[in-house]
Amino acid sequence: MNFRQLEIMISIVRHGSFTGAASDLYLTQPTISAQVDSLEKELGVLLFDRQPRRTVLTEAGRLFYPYALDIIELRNRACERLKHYQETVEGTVRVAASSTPGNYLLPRLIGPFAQRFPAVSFQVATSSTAQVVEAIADYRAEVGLVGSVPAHEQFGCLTIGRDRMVAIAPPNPELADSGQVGLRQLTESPFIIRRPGSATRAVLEQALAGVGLSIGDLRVVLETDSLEAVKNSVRAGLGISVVPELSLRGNEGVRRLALADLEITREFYAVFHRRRVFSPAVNAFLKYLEQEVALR
Amino acid sequence: MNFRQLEIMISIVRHGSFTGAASDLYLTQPTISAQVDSLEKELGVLLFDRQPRRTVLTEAGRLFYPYALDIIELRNRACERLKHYQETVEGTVRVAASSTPGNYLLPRLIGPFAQRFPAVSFQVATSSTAQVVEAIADYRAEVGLVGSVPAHEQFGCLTIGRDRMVAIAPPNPELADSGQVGLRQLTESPFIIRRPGSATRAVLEQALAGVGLSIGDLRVVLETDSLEAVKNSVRAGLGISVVPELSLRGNEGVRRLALADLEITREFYAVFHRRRVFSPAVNAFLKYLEQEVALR
DNA sequence: GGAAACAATAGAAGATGCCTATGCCCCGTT
DNA sequence: AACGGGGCATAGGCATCTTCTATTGTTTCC
Repeated sequence: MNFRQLEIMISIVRHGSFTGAASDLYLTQPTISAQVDSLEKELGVLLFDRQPRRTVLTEAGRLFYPYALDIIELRNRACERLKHYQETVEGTVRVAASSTPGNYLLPRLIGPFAQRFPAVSFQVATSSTAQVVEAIADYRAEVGLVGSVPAHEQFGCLTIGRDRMVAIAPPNPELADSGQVGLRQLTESPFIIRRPGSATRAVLEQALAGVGLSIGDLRVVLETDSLEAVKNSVRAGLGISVVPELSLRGNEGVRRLALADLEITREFYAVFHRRRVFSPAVNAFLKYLEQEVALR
Repeated sequence: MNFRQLEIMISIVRHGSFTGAASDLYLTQPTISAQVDSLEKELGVLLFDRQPRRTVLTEAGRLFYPYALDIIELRNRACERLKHYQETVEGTVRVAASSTPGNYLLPRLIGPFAQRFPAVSFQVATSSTAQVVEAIADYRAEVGLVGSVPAHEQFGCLTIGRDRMVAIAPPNPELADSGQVGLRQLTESPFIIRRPGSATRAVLEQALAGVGLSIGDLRVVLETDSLEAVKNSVRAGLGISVVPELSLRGNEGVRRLALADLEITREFYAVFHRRRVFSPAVNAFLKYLEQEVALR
């Protein structure tokens, strides 16, 4: 049994003759005969009663006919569904992001994209960089936003943003009143810091190591998960901190100071499975990132 | 797209690999690759994501997969339905019969058949011989029971019964008291007759013509559609009549008399479309008629 | 570095689909 | 009664498709 045979059967029923079906389907009458024969032989029943002057369904044919209609209908719907799928950019893009790019970078990226593709929605899961990479590897997300390039060759990678770390201090100039923060203030002022595991903290540690310092040299008064909590604590006068400039939209009620002896910049990357087959929505988003966001 | 490709797709999903599907379907792995390739090319989307160590559906594949399942399921059900159809003798046999065979012969025929094939039911339409033949020709009935052989070559024909016409008279021997009815009583006694169009009447007319008589020579006191009415009228003493012996099950409250100068016998026939394709139920009934009922 | 697992590719043999040409049958016409 | 036309079946040939074997390429695991 094949689809062509079912189409032939349907056309015969509609036209009432083999000859009519042949011209309808741009086939010859012997082809129709052969296909019907073959189908009847396979099914073990006669489907058509070849009377002179008219060809009608047998009882078995009447039994089989609705199945033929349904099967062809289903096939056509399946094709339509796939055609629609590849022609329309819609659906969900699952993004796994570490906290800084997820919270501060992604929202700005989604805006212009969403305007062009309003039918695409995003699901964002914020987690550590390692978990982001794992989510990409395990197909739990299509796009990952992280602050470091994953080592593995299987991942594609786009640089989608650059950020500088800045020092922030409480609004009253009790601490760090010079418009910049030097290494001295950094080690002597009360310091608020993210907890280990965050990329922000890792970057800071790395930069400190570059000038011969470590976290142990800081006067840490608060260690917290949340970057927002860091900023709020600084605003409340608890101490100073070093945060991604990206996370400071307005003045946030803190004084923003340059880091005098330390230039800490980092890049953010969109990572994705290099060989994975993506939906049109994901492809559109990656293309957007590559063509209109990516640096270099 | 063909059924084989859908089966291959389903098997790949179930086994998680091309190789697994190949051994499952008794094909080789290159065949699987080629078929998947061909299907993907036709649909214009990739259905499988060939990752090392695992082959999984793409989003498009997940969209298409339920259709594939449904189509295969539907095809299997269609085959099952036809297999069941041809293996089981059940359903309806539509019989068109003229009145005598329909009323008196058919019930005896159906009995033994129904015992063997309890799932077969009968729909009987009683009408004139001409209408019976028309019903067979127009596929409104599969089997016709008539008292004369239809001329056309397209009809098959089985002799399924033989009948003699007998005279009947009222129980009181006022009329026809001799145990037989001669031509004299036939023309002189009050006579009850079926209306024109019935085969019983046609046979009678033909027999009378054979001895140089016609209906006009009879003293007709009642002309009726119904053979039962004829018999009831005779029982009531209205007159005598000539009826098929077949229609007299018991004594019916009338005296059954031989026809002295007239031997009227006739045969009943089952007719059917010679080239029509019948259901197993009809085939079984025709076979039964041919092998266990038919004369000669 | 090598073996194992899995998919892709190449080339050949067989099956299938479709064609043209022709035959058969029934029916209506002359 | 012979003829012609409509409709399906049959026969033979060609192109395509399907499937095979053999091999290559890639990734992963030991």
